[in-house]
Amino acid sequence: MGIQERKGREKEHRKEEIISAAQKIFFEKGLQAATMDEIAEAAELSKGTIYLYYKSKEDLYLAVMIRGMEILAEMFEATNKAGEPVITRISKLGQAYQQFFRSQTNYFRMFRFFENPQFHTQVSPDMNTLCIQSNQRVWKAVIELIQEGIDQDLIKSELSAAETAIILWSTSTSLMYRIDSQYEHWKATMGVDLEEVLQKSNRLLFEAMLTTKGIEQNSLLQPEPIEN
Amino acid sequence: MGIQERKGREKEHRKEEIISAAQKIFFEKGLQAATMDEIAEAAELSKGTIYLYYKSKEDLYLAVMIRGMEILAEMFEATNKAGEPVITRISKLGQAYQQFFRSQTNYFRMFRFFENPQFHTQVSPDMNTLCIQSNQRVWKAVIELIQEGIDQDLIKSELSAAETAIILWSTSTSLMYRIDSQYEHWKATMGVDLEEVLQKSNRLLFEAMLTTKGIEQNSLLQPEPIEN
DNA sequence: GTAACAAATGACCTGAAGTCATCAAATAGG
DNA sequence: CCTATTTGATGACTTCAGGTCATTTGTTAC
Repeated sequence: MGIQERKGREKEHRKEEIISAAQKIFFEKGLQAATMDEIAEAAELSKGTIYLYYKSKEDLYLAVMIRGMEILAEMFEATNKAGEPVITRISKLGQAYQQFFRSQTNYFRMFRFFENPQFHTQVSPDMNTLCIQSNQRVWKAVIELIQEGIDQDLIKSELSAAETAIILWSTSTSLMYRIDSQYEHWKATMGVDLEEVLQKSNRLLFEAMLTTKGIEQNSLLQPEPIEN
Repeated sequence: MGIQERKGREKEHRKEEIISAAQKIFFEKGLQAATMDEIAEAAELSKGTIYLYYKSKEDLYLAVMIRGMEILAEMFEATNKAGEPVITRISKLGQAYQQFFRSQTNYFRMFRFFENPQFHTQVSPDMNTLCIQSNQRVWKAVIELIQEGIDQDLIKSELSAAETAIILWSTSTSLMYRIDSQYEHWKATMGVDLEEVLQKSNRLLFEAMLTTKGIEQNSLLQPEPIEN
């Protein structure tokens, strides 16, 4: 029954079109200010049709966010495939995350909502599962790489790979959020350049987590520090 | 004119009563799910009266959040007044923040909204100013203490006091958010105990930031590590 | 005792999320 | 090819919550 398959494809295609329209509006206005009527208009569909494909505004928001997570996952997986030394790949992963933050800021901002427990109560279980899967794909790339580093005695083993990953991720992410929303405020009131803080914090944590061997290899492979 | 003063006091008192009612509802339901009608009922006032005292739901939310910030600021300032060695006070400040997180979780959760740029667009400039002031009181306590540490050669001076404070704060805060919202998830899917991660991350960062002299004093003053 | 002012009220307005009876199009069957 | 049935799309409508304002109630001043 080729018709069933075609219909399935068309349905997927329609869903993607709706996501694209929603993305445009959400990027422009954010979750709150965006309206389903606007999204429907951007998708050139009626509001009722949107609700045929997505259960709620929040579900649709997450569908857009998942796109962002997939992009990030692909960036991370790409750095892992490059066949370079572990220490270089770790460093490049960090750079990739920063690059994501800068080139895909709109997606990056959406991640914040996924971390808000209040938000999750408004989302369908199905969409939640999809998000978690997508999220795990990102974490998997990070944790596996760090595990390699531990196995090769480049990263200290006092913390597990997952623990190390969480600390690195959390620190970077929260500083990026801050850069995104408060850069000017910190510059003006405290004279602090949050961009520098991010670089310094990365270096500090990186060095605190590397073994002697790791530090050695790092300095060999990266005579020019990243931050300049 | 004693009447003017009494009226002023009564107005302030009324405002506090409204905040208390709002707090109850916001704590129970969160920003989104709480309604102004509920808050009005809890305050035993009509909805119109609430709007006489606060411009919007978001303003009222921030008014409650400021209470939380004042509590935290007082906790921080109290540790600074104790007349103990700097290194002890730094350690106690970290403990105070964790204690705030655990005993005032509802307030802690509200802080998240203050960091959301989307949220700020819905808030009156006046309330925003109040928040920033309150927020700065907290930062002031942290930064001044770290500056003392730098001056006494206990904390490395490669980072400024403000920079050090931001890194410590951001890392702790983001891990606490994660504990609050995803503790079970990490335990179940990765076998990671986020509580331990927080302790380990604090120790790691602390040690990365202390000078040799600082580490020495720390081990002298705190033979029993905090985390056990 | 009453005029002027301030505080409080709740019916009302507005806008947006979400629904559903109705309509249109595609498919299947004769 | 034409009709019956199922699937997809629609937008007027319902509901609900934030915010407003004409009116009422209470307080102060003279």
